[in-house]
Amino acid sequence: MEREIIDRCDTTCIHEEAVREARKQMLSDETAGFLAELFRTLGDTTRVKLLFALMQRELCVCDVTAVIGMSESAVSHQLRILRNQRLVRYRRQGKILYYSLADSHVARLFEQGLEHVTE
Amino acid sequence: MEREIIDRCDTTCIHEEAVREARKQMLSDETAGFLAELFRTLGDTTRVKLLFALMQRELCVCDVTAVIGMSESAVSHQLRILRNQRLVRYRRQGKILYYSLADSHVARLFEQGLEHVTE
DNA sequence: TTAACATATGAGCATATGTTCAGATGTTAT
DNA sequence: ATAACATCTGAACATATGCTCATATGTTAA
Repeated sequence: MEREIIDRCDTTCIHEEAVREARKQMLSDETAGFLAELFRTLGDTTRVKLLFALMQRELCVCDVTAVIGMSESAVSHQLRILRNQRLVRYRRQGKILYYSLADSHVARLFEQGLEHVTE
Repeated sequence: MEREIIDRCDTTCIHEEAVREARKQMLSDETAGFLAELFRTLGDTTRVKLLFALMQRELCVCDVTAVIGMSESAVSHQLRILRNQRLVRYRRQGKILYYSLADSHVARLFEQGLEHVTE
């Protein structure tokens, strides 16, 4: 087990204790993957704008295309991605779908992100 | 100006008022871009693990390769990306570089992200 | 049921991204 | 100065991603 750690390091393992600790506390592949997937979803200018618009009010797809100035198809594709990540939800009223944020996490993530970016 | 908004919508603009408001409050292209870039940087399993390891303690590059089980070259490339985004910093001690988190934003972003992912 | 509208979806294409490989750079010890 | 080590970097390649275009789906009104 410790050998395994050392074997992985092809040169010299400088701080075995730190490495052992870090490995013990490390996120599972699955969790790290989900987290990365979430951030990757937020990592696109179109989706950032889209989410930001929805942060203030609900909008139908047509509205969104007007707000962010993209084709309806592009917006629809992006909305699907956001839906899959459970970042947005929608309600239907007739043939119109109204999208809104699914929870408050996005707002908090944006806050933190903006703090980092603008400092 | 209002015409511009309406022109962009090739079908029917359903909620002109909402669209106008949303456009007024919208992030600038630049800010949205920076924000997206930040999240994109967090949107990779390797980098998530790397940052998570550094969240608890500083590590040298060799340690990191051992912790996350990737080649030294891959780790080095990723560290550069994180450096460029000012997410990590390093101090040199002899030939060894010790990396650590640049600020506390990552930790908060991870918190929020994990909450979303695990709920 | 048919036409019109709002939205969704699949395929295709161009670009972006992550890893590997080979070699470069910078630091310390000899 | 030279060798050894820790880390970095550029090029190359395979995969992932975002947009567009054409078409499909679902809803309402006629």
